[in-house]
Amino acid sequence: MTERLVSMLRASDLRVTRQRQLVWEVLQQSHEHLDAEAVHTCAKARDPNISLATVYRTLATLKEVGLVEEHRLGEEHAHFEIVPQTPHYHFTCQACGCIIEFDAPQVMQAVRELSKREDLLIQHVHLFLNGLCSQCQHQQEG
Amino acid sequence: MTERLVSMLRASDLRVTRQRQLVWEVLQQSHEHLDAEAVHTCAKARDPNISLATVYRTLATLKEVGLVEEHRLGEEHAHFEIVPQTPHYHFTCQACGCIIEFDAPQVMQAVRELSKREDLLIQHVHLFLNGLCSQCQHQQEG
DNA sequence: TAGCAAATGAGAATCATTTGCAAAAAGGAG
DNA sequence: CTCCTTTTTGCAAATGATTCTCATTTGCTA
Repeated sequence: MTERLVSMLRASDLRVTRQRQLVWEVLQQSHEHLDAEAVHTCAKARDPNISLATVYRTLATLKEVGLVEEHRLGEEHAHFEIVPQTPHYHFTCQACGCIIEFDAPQVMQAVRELSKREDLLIQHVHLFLNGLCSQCQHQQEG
Repeated sequence: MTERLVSMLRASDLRVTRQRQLVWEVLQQSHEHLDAEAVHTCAKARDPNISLATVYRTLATLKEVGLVEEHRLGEEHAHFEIVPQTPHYHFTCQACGCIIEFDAPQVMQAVRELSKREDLLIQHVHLFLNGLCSQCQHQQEG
């Protein structure tokens, strides 16, 4: 599990620290999309001394190394997840905040066409939808 | 030009103020994607007293009323633009920061399929790509 | 035109994130 | 295993973006 982390860090001449492993494990064990604060909270359960600054630094590092993705799902703060095998996108319900992940091959196809047409090197593709989920649509009371 | 603003504000029982008109005109006259600071700067050229807080408030209002869209193009701060007739998406170059707008009908098609399959009410669709634009790819020097 | 609620300006406050710096820890060499 | 150099960390202060507070001003309706 942690091999992927170790090899990616080594490949970039970065040290394998307890904190980096911890953040990585937190992200692996949670299949949700955590924000930095939530990662910090989970990490503190196992290392009460880990600081929020380190969490931010680590998330940035993991992102640079290509292990983690950052999403701006609401408007507010960022959420993080381990880079998935198959790319996927996100829908967020504005009422209950639930997140639905989905894939749609047409999107990558469209991106490929654009990238060829405009000669762009595409590094990240973020598709983010919001609106109301099934449940929240059907319970319109206050 | 300003009719659209006036009717939308009236429809929501909001007042038509000098500041709201000014922000609206700034957005119309600039075909770029301005951030709040930039809108403020432009607006101050015509009303030196307009405050940044009012710009933020006005952008939020215009967004609620459906006249303006907010985008998180980089990671940092928000950019705003008048809701376009035809929906479109954004590519940002990580090197030079240029923004390319594009459309791709496949995206809306994919979104429609998802929304039907999962019974979602979709309100906003954000597709955001980043990477390197043609120019920046081909000038790899420091 | 008067009166009231909504909107503004200015600055303080808040939230998320970053940074500076001294102390702690990782990893290579001996 | 220990030493040394360099990277990381923790903490707290700094920053940047955005929001809020509140006294004052301004739209709009009667």
